[in-house]
Amino acid sequence: MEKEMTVYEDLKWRGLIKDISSEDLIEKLNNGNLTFYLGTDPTADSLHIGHYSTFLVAKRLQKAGHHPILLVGGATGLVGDPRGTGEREKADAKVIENNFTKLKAQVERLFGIKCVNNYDWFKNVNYIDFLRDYGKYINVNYMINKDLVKRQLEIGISYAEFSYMLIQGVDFKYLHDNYGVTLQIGGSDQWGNLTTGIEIIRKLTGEEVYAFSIPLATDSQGKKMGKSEGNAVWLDIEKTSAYELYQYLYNLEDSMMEAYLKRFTFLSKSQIEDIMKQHNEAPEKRIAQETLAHEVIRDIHSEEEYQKAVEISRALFSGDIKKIPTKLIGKIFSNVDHIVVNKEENIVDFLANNNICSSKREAREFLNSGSIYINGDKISNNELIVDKSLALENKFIVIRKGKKKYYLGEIANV
RNA sequence: GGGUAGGUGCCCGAGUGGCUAAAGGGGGCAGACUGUAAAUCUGUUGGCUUUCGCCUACGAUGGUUCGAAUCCAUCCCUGCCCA
Repeated sequence: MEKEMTVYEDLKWRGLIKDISSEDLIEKLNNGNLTFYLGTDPTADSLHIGHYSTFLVAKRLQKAGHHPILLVGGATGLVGDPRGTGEREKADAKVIENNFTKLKAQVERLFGIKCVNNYDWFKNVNYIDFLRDYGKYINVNYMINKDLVKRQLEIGISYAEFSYMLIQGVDFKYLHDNYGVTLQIGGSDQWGNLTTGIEIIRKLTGEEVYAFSIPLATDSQGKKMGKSEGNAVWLDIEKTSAYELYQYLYNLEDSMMEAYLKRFTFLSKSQIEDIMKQHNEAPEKRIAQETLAHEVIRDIHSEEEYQKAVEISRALFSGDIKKIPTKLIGKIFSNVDHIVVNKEENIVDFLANNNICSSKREAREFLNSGSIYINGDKISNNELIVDKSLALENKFIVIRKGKKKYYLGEIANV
């Protein structure tokens, strides 16, 4: 029997704690019953895989008897947080509102976490009152010395973005007063914002509240993870299908597997050690990737979606499209882009017109380099005519671009 | 307000009248190799065109010129310094 780890030890072991505001917090984490929050800005209508591990931390704490609240920054999203790489575009209020609605639904479904919007308490705040009640208590020198601000000072930062951390600090105060929140967690890039909240509460009420930051999930190069073929990997199945998510996870590099299993799954220490042992004996079997994909897809979507993704992957990578029963094709490719084939068209035009390639020039380039497949056969003939004669059982044309990108052409009944 | 340095393709950045669709790097995409991995190597990276060529593009708008990313004017934006 392995010795049971405390909540804190478990988080630490999983590599989910970077900075901690006070040693006192460790004891409180282990004892449970804290109300805490984490925040995200509604810059998109879904969370992506980069957010996922942070939200899982909330879930882990919830399992340990704490009470999570998600703050979606309807107000802060309108302002924009400094990234250290330049001023953000001004966000559209309508978009922000729509994003909020979708995020709320997603988080409630996925994590069962209560969701609040800081716009609700900021929309009626008077500017002068804001400066008197909060601005007075925070020194500019303190704000300037925050890492993100410091970095962006060199390239220019607007007053709005500079004020962001103050708004976020006030959020903490509001949630502290109204919901009894005493802990905020967030990505390590948010550390400056987390501590500002602590500072504001300490100055205004004399009470001590806490924060800890979670290291951002990265690949072995230290780059933020979460991009696949240039697109973010979303948690919304409409935006990233279970198959795509499976492929993303399945293709992650070996060297990060242990870290990812710790971070993205609820598997225990001994289970993970066991998987890694098997994995390292035969890395080409990708046992760790398979486990990761299974755990994550089951948690985000469902066991059925996971099974479906495996089935599709098997069919596609066993090579021969023609061997897949036609009646399965429609199902397997239900999540890829569909193309209606209702006329005869030259292959180059076909690829460009259906956005498979961004231009005819690119279409020719791909044909010449052998990256276009139709029904599993490599196409190198620029003159090929695409029409229903290519279709499997007069119904489907499966187009593949590159190694993994598929499109399904359906013959229209004319 | 004054002075000064800038704003170049997805990003960084070179380019000071024709040889510039614009060096170099990063990123992206594709190919080879492999385990559908990582690393590496190769190709490609504004659009149309098989080629010739044409169109669009160096903050914005005008202007000078046979010809402008490059010169001039006005405006917008940013850094730094002074007040």
